[in-house]
Formats: sequence, structure tokens, C-alpha cells
Amino acid sequence: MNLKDLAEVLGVSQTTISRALNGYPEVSEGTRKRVMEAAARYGYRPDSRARSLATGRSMSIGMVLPMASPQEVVNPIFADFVAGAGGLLVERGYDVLLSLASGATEDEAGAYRSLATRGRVDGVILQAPLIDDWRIGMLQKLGLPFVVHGRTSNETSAYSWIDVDNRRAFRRATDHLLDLGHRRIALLNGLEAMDFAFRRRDGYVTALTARDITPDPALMYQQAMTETYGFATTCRLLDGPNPPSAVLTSSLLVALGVRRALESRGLRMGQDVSLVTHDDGLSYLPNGDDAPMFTSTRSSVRDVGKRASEMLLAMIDDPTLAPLQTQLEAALVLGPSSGPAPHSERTRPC
Amino acid sequence: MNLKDLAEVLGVSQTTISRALNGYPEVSEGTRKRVMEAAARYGYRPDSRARSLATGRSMSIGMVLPMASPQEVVNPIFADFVAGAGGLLVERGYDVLLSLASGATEDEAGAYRSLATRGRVDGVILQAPLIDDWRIGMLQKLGLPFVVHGRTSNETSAYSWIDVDNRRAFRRATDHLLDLGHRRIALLNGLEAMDFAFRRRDGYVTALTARDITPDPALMYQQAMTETYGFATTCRLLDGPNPPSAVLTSSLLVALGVRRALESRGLRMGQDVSLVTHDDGLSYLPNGDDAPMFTSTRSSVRDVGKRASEMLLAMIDDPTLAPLQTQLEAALVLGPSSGPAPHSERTRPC
DNA sequence: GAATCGTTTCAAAGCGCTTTGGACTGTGGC
DNA sequence: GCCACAGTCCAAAGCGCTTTGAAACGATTC
Repeated sequence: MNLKDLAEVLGVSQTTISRALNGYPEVSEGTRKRVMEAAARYGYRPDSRARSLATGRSMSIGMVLPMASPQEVVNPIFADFVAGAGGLLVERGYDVLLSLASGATEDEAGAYRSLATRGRVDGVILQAPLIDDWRIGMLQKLGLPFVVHGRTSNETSAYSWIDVDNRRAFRRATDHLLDLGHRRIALLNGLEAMDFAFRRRDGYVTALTARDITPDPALMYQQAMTETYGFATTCRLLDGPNPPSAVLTSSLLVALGVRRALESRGLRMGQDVSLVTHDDGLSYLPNGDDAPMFTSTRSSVRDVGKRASEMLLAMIDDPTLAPLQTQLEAALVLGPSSGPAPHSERTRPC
Repeated sequence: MNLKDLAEVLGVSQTTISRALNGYPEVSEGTRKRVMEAAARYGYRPDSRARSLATGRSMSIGMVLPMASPQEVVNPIFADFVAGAGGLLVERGYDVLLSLASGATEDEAGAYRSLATRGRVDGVILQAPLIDDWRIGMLQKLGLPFVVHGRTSNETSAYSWIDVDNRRAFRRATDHLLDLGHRRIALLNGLEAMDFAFRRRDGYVTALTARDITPDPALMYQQAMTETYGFATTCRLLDGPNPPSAVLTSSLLVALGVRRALESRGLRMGQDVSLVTHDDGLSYLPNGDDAPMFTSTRSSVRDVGKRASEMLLAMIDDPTLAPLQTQLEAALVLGPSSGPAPHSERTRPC
């Protein structure tokens, strides 16, 4: 059942139906009611391709998901982010168009270009920006509204982004540990080509140097954020000559590994060794059931998704809008995993 | 730059350009070359909405992502599944249209109906089917090609699905533990409204009864699959009067929790208590770095995603195709987490 | 030289919607 | 009785593509 058929059945013009259904005032309430009832009865829904062609709006926002090679990690934040954006998107009638791209730069560039020039989406959200990210310049050239989830340090031009203050979060986390008397604090970071990881390290380093502690490269690690990374690295650290009394990790998954390393050698978390982690509030990875198990810098990815979609839709509604920037603060949530530094440190082999 | 402009520039008809670009034979090689060069030079890309309107093909496949309430868990499998499907989709020029829906049944139904009747997608993939799932009947009525990732036990009609043999996998896992002498085996399952969880329990129960062991309800749990669920449940079990000597879990995340519970009380995994888990091969949750850490029933979600997309595209190419069914076997991967049942069991408080 | 044929190209008719500009009512003011 | 004016409705022109049916053109055949 399409518009033409429905018009015939009702004996009115297509214009009238379109107007009635889209809430225009130039149609009497009686007609509107008749039209809406008929539409419901016959299950008529306007074809979105045709509508989109006519209006120039596609009613969907784009995201490019790089398919990592089998060894690489697929963005674990993705589903929660989209779910967070969902509320507003549903309300406004938007869908998410997911364009896959191989890891290759040119393929990913092609994916963005394709989204933009073929009119598939009204705007895009860019995930996981790197310290140097060509995608931002490219999207600017394409003239498509976009919001970056995160930021790019080496980008001087103005663009819209939403980001947690990762630097501050990790500075606070580090300060928290320093306040507790810790002096040797390990950092188990994510890959530092990612801008967020870079900023976190910066916050960590800043906090240390502010207290005249020289950051020890032997305490700083960067790797894809998995449980085994946390475990193995912590074991190595504890076996080393000068083990840390506290660990700071970029992901709850890594923190789980750190905790395992501690327990495996009978060290009490929060007493013998303290642990602070970043917590994205992922739904499948809760930080404890009611009370938190880890002290964490907490920032909900769902919430970021929600706000990012708000920003993007605002920009779509009004393309003349100046770039929007939203900086969020991560909460420092205290849990039992951090406590005063012990006076002496003793370790057993892993 | 659109088709009309390009035709003017080149001094040929729109028809010719369309044919040249889409590889039709009715165009001389010379013209084709000229057209393709011009298209590249001017960055012309056909508007996909217009093309889709003209061809009736939208070149995208749909998935509905229910946005769980803040407390619920967003499908953690999602990103890896899509990444798995990505290779073929990219190659064939398909995108994924993600329609969000609140948890409410009617909203989700609306989302599917909308995808189908508005012509937004050429087919859909259905995730996480329940034991009783109205969505299958609905998609059949809508007449849109679809593939279910998983199955629905209470559905008699024929439909296309791809699924791991969860029953067999858990039967084998249970048999493996039984062979090792374990008699009290706990099952930490996912929510059993989900069909996969239901089948897993069935496999587990079947294996037990085949050896004249009556399944003990006190050893069977179902819950959203998180680390704390594994931890807390295992602690409770170990504190109970008759603790299990082995645990079978539905997710690596849960297994991590079980392991923590064991370690927290000094029990050696694989010796004092054995552990077998299902492993979806999620990229951010590897089962060990090179050697597996857990004995597991392994089935790669990425692989399933790849095959599911193959099936769906085949059905889209040929709508007369009879429903396709693919059953995959999970590999039983041996790791250090399972070993012979100890003769006597001793536990300390958690 | 006319008829036939294959190759290459094109004009125009969709696809199903929105939206512009205009037409057609009935009302009230003068 | 005429004009202005809301209030309703409609025909038709897009949106940018694909695809049908036909035309133009040499080349080939008889």
C-alpha cells in the first residue's frame, strides 16, 4: 500500500494525505482523522527512501565500525554507546547506519566519504579518535555534521566533540593514590595512539611530577585492554626488583586481571596493593553489584552516547551552529580497592 | 555533482553513465573509460536513496538493538558479531542499519515493521531469540528475508537460523567433567528465557541423567552473565553444605568471577575445583593470550556473524530459496581449569 | 542497393514521496 | 453585488537514480 493507492481509496489527493500524516495545518481535522484511520487500517507507512529523496533528509546518523583483524579488538564500548544514544534517536525517528570498514585507512576514508556523498546519513559520530586523526579534517571537508566521541590532541581547527576530562580524571586518581602515601604507582594504560590513553598518561605524569616524583618508564604500560594484560603485567611488576604499591588501569577488564595477580600471590587489594581503574559503566561489566568493588574514575558511556546524539541532532537541525564542545567530569568513586600505602612491601613469586 | 550534471559535462546521456558505472555490457569500452575517469575526477557517487528508490534495493541489512534499561545488559556480543559479518557486507556493498528500540515489545515490533514496510533494509538478522519468540512469526508475515542468530525452541514453522549446538556443547562439557570423576557440577547459566541458555541447561541435565545423577536445583543458576554473578554464586555454593567440585558457566565473564571465588579461598582451579566455560571468542575477552586459561566450549561469534551474513545475502539474492539452517559445533578446548575430581573436598569460608 | 543485424546511444517513464503554486469553497465587510 | 480572505484541497513538478523501448549508425549479407 503506497501513497497513491491510499489516495485512491480515500478519494483525496496525495498531497492531502501527506499533509495530514505529517501534521501540517492546511488540512481539516475531520480529513486528518479519516486519513490517519485509513493509514492505520491499511498499515500504510511512507517509504523512507522516497521520503528521504524528496526531503533530502535520510533520518539516520552514521557510524563507521572498523572491523579489526581477527587478532585486534573490536570496540567494546560500541553497543553501550549506541544504546545510550538510542532514547533520543528513537524519539526523533532516527536510525543508526553502521558502515563497516576494514582496518585499512583508505577503506575507512571511503566509508566516510560514501556515507556523506551518497546521502545515506544526516550526520556521523566518530569513535575512538587517535592523537593524530585524519578523519576529522576529512569530515570537515565533506561538510557533514559530525561529533567526535573523544578528542584529537593534534588538531587545531574547531570541531564538535564530547569527551571525559581524561587528563583530570587520571590526575585525580593519581593524586588520590599519592595522598594515600603511594609513591610507586604503575599505569596500565590502553594503546597510547588513542587520544584518551595519551591524555590519561599525561594526567598521571602531571600528578607525579607535581609532587617531585619522576615517572618511571618501567611502571608505564600500554596495550589492548584485556584481563590477561592486567594479570601478566602485574605479575611481572610484582616479581621485579622494585614493585609498585598501587596500580592505575584504564579499564575494568584490566583491573580484573590486576586483582587476580594480587590474589594469586596472597596480596590483599586495597591493603598490600591499591588499585584504581577507569570505569566506563559498561552494562555487561558492572563495577560490583551494589557497592563498587574498585575505586574508579567513573564516566558512563551510555550517558556520553546520549549527549553525543543530542549534540549531533542539534547540529543537524541547525547547520549554522558553531561547533559544540562538551567536557564531562569523571566521578572519583571510592571503593575498597584503594587504601593507605603499606610501610614495607613483601611479595611472593607469582 | 549528480548524474544530470555529469551527463552534461560529458555530453552523453544519463543512461549511458548509469550503464557504464554499473558494468552493463551495452556500452563501449571507450565510453566506459571516459565515464569512469570523469566520475572519479568530479567525485561523483550515485545518491543511494535515489538509486535505492529506483532499484527497490536498499543495500543494507537491518538489526534491531533493544536498548536495555540502565540496569539491564546491552548485548555484549553485538560488536563482534557485526565485525564478523563485515567482510562480506563490505565486499557486497551492504551496510548495517541499526534500529534502536526500547525494551517494550510493541516498540520492538514497531521497529521491525518499520524496517520492513518502509523499505529501509533488504533483510534482517535477529539476535538473542527467546524460547518463545513472537518476532519470528512476525518477520515471516512481513515477508522480509531474515536469519536468526540462535533458534527458538517453541517455533514449529521453518525459518532460517544459524546456531551453535548449545545442547551438545554443554552435554560434552558436562561429560568431560563427569569423565574426570566429578559428580557435583554447578551450572551458572545465563537467563533461561534466552533460548541458548535453555538449551545449555538441557544438555547439562541430559548428561547428568544419562549417568543416573539427579540434577540438583541447588546447583543450577540463571542470571545476567557478569563477573560478580560468578563470584557471588560460587562463594555461596562453596559455603553451602555440599559444595560442587566443578562449575560450568555460560560466559567467560562469569568464569572470571568463579575463578576469583576459588582463588579468594585458596582453592586451586583445575585441581580443587574444575571449571569449564563457554567462550564466544569475543575480541576483548580472550581466553588467555596464547594458551587457553579455561577449558571451554568455544565458538567464535565473529565466525557466526560471517556465516549469518552469507546466509542472509543468499536469501536476498534469491527470495525463492527455502529456509536455510546452519548448525555449528562448538569445539571443546582443553585448558588447565579442568582436572580430575579431588577425593575429599575441604573449603574455608569466603 | 535494399534488407538485416548487432552495437551503441538516448529520451522518457517510472520509483514513492514532499512541496509549490494555484484553484475552489464559503464567509464577512463594504 | 463585489472583493478580500481564510480555510481546504489538488495537480504537477521535483528529488536523482534505473531501466524500458526505440532510434541512430555502421557493418554485413543477399
